[in-house]
Amino acid sequence: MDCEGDVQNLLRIFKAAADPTRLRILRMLAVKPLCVCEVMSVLGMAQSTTSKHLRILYDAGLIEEIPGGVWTVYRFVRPQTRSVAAHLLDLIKKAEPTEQSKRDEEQARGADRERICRLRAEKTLKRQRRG
Amino acid sequence: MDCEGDVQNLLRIFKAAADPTRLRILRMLAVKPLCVCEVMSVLGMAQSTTSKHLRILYDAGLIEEIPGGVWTVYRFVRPQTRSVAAHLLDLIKKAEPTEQSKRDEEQARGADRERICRLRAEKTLKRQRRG
DNA sequence: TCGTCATATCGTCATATGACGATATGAAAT
DNA sequence: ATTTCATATCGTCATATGACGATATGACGA
Repeated sequence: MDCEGDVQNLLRIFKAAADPTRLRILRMLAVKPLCVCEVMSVLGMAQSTTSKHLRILYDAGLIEEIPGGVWTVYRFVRPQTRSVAAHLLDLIKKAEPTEQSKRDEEQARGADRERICRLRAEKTLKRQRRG
Repeated sequence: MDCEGDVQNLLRIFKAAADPTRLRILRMLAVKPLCVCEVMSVLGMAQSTTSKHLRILYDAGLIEEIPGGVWTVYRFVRPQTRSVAAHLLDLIKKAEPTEQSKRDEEQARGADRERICRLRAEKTLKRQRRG
């Protein structure tokens, strides 16, 4: 992960940003830092899928992990340096939202990790009783 | 191609930039405007492949066509507005070159469309005599 | 008008990517 | 220690993408 501004890294960053789901995630994180279960909930996708996308964004250096206690929270990298990531995130934040984006952002704002995980735990329980 | 700064367009731009071959092309065009046969020659790829990549970059609004006479020349869009494209091209130009990039840029600098097309015509002739 | 040239598009194929469910990991609580 | 929880990774599958050669297009010259 050396040489933040070289062509290889640029490519990794563009690839990370060039996916509709990951753009959704980045715009959600522009609202506030979120844990995996919150992102998952807003996307309406599987936990494994969500986790993988977050990892790709992380590997590209666009977001960072805060491993605080129970939940792993993800947020935009600090725009400390005038890095490629910082410029890119700036562009993403400034883009006109689609209807999808608007819904995502509202859901992100109101996301409540405790409630999300409680609901999910209940579902899992029911499935286990059946199976 | 409305609303240059919306999320949809951003996605199209990122997708266009998120390919190693297209990054190579963009950096070549940073050296000077080039026609399809010159780009093809530097890439060492088929003409159809080259043309398709240029079209993708064009559709994303990153490069423009100058349909002058025999050869269609492509170049970076004029950075007239502080557009997404302008920012992106700026990042691409500033990135540290790889070995590949360096070779590409040198070849681009010395590209001679007349010679390239003459050589290609000769090859085609030979093949036709054989077939 | 009929080639000839550069470029664009089409059809096909192999690989890359993103979705999922199942399972592994790792930390906190019992 | 064992269970429980959130998250990460694995294996599989369908679709997307990028490569090619063959062919269509469109403009300039003979």
